[in-house]
Amino acid sequence: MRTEPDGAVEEVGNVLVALADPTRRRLLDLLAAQGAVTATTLAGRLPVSRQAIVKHLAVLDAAGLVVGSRVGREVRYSLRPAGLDATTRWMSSLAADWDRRLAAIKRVAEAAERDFQ
Amino acid sequence: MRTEPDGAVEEVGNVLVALADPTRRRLLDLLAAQGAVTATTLAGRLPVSRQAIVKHLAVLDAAGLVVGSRVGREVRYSLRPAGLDATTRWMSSLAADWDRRLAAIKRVAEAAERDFQ
DNA sequence: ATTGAGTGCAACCAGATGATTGCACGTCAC
DNA sequence: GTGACGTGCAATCATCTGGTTGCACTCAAT
Repeated sequence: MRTEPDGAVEEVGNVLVALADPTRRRLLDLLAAQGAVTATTLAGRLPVSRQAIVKHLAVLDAAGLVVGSRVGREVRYSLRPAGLDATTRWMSSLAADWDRRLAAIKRVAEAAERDFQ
Repeated sequence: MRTEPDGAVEEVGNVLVALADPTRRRLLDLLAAQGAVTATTLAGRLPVSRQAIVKHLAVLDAAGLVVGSRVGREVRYSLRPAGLDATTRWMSSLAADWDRRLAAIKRVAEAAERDFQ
């Protein structure tokens, strides 16, 4: 059974990779707090170079978590809340699935114990 | 404001790192499907060596997503559904937070536009 | 027109990571 | 006890990744 559109698996993978790095999570926090900000500004708030920030933003962009829009000579980045949706849903259904299976296994185990006695 | 117990941030980080790798996700799928399975068995289902599987299982274990229990000479691994809880909650509240902030920004923008005209 | 700020590109580097192989150590079965 | 199977440990390897620096380019402002 497939409930997600094609490519959703890859999309989720990209988001998980993006969120796996602590610097990128801090970056997202900063963007959540400050709105539309430039890479140079962000570099001022974190102990890494602007270029490192730019690379991280590229990863976040590839994951659909962030967009940059040009304003004159600068590029302002902001969050794309919808980018989290598919992954949040994936994780929730994963948890539900595990619980379901664990319950099934428990039932089987209890049934086996009953037969055994 | 802190709503999670201490160490929750690190815990979430571990889970995200664990889930970021596609082979580890496949491993979790196999465990969900087959229940308590040995590393050697899992190596038979995936195109990687047993040692690679063992390392992946170690990462999943460190993230609290999996436990192994010794049965004679073999070690059977199974899912730990609770390992997902904190991270699922983290992600949901992150999404909620983003939506909240985006709504606030939108309100400010509309107010500014009103003042402008 | 020149200056300065912000961006984009490329090369480079060290350490992490995913994966392999080889071998030694328990443990079950015959 | 001997052999076979499963595990654990260690060394090794190629690649990925997070980070740096240097330089060229664009655009705004004086």
